[in-house]
Amino acid sequence: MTDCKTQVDELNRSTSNAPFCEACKVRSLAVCAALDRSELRELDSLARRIDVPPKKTILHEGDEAAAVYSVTAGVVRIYKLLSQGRRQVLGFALPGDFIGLALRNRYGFTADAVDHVRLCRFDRREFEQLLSRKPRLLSRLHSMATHELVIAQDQMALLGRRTADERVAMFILSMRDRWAKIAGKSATVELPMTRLDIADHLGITIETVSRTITKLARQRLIINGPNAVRILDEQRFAEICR
Amino acid sequence: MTDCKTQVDELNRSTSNAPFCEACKVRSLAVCAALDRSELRELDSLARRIDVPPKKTILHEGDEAAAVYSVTAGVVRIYKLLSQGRRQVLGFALPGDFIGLALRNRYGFTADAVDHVRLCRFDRREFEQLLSRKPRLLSRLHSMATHELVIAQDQMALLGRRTADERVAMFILSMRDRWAKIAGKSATVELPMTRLDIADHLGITIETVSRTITKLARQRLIINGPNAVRILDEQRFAEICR
DNA sequence: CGCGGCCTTGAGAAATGTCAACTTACGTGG
DNA sequence: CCACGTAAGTTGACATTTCTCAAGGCCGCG
Repeated sequence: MTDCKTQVDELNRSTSNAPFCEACKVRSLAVCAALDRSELRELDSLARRIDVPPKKTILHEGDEAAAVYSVTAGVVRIYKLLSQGRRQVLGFALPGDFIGLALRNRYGFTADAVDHVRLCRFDRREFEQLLSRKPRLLSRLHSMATHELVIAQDQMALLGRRTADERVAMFILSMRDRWAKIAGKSATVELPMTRLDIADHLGITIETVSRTITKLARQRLIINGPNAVRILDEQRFAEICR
Repeated sequence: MTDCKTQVDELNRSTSNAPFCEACKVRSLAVCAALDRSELRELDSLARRIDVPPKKTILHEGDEAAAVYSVTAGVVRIYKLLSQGRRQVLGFALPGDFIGLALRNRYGFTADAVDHVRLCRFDRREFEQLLSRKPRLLSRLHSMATHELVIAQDQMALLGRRTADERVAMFILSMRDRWAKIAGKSATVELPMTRLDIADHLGITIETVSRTITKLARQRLIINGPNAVRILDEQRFAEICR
């Protein structure tokens, strides 16, 4: 089984010591893709690179929204807490993803690191000023927001009307496709988040996630490995998702 | 099924001499709020007023996205169809709402009229051209997209982690608040959509919606009327929603 | 080696779904 | 203006999926 996480780390190793966006390996995926060299330099001067260890909180629901972030390595879990310990994981931010698209004055969700995460942090005020001076950056941000909205709509359909089997299969497939854009296509899908994270994302329980994955494995659709699954039967797998 | 497109075009002709944007009652709520008088005139020249009778389709999932719309009167239901007759209602567009924020080349959802609907239709190409010339319009559209995203995230939490009682109560409250912005605050909440629409929006069945509303009425939290409910106990009602 | 976190599995419970009957509201045509 | 037909809404009885609670297994780490 190939280790996607390692791959991503390698991609970013160059970034860790190179302060400039120009060397960033996820640039073409991130907000930054909209900018030319001089603009990139400008954005660069606003960015602060941050390392976040596993499980550490990046930002907290209800706090004043002082910064926005672009993920350059690792996986971030984004969630809302409800009464009685209920939690909804809205999604997972992967390298290239932007955190802070759906912004008001206060954060509407909590974000914390699943594994070791590397971020570019932007002061919100500064970022918004840059935004007002760079229409192409605004346009890029808008198209990212639009994309997020499309994904959110798919997720609503999943949460509202899909069976547990469909939910789990669709989640695995969507993670496969997202990793493919970052690190290339692979039948092995890294799942660095816990079963509880997945459950809270899919609106089911940890036990149901576990049983469903076991069931998919018994049907020889996947192999269940540590922090990953391998898709064996593309075809039948895709059928579950329609 | 009849050819909706033809019918809509006919209706459009018959209402082409509708009043200018300046007289529009929902202008301050809609995209148009970002524009000054001369810009408004420009937008006006792109807009075609359209009347849509109840149940008629405005746009269809999978079709080429040729136009975007601003709702000026009535209620639009926006949904995705899944296999086996399952449906997820993503939301209801009220006067002032924009249809086509989450846009790719093809529509990602179907939209049709709940009651009698009036729209401003914009050719997508023309609208996008205007957008590239009017940064404030883009900025306004982006903030509307951001707002949609926040709402979508709340809806995910609702669909993923809320009980049927909470879902129904939250829906009624959200409709109350949305109508308040359009027509002023009132304890009576108009619900022009059917129980099936509500059920498919909340990820439950029509029977569960019905039972839950009956239950809320028995508890004297609401009065259940035709196409509306009246909220009797703000306090206890709000408590269910936290 | 043993501890703790995470995952899996099983058995019974609960919420919601399904199916079916019945009521109500409403518009049409006699 | 009434009678009828249809669509929408309500209610009840029973089915099913998923949840809850509980026990045990696996694995990395001190």
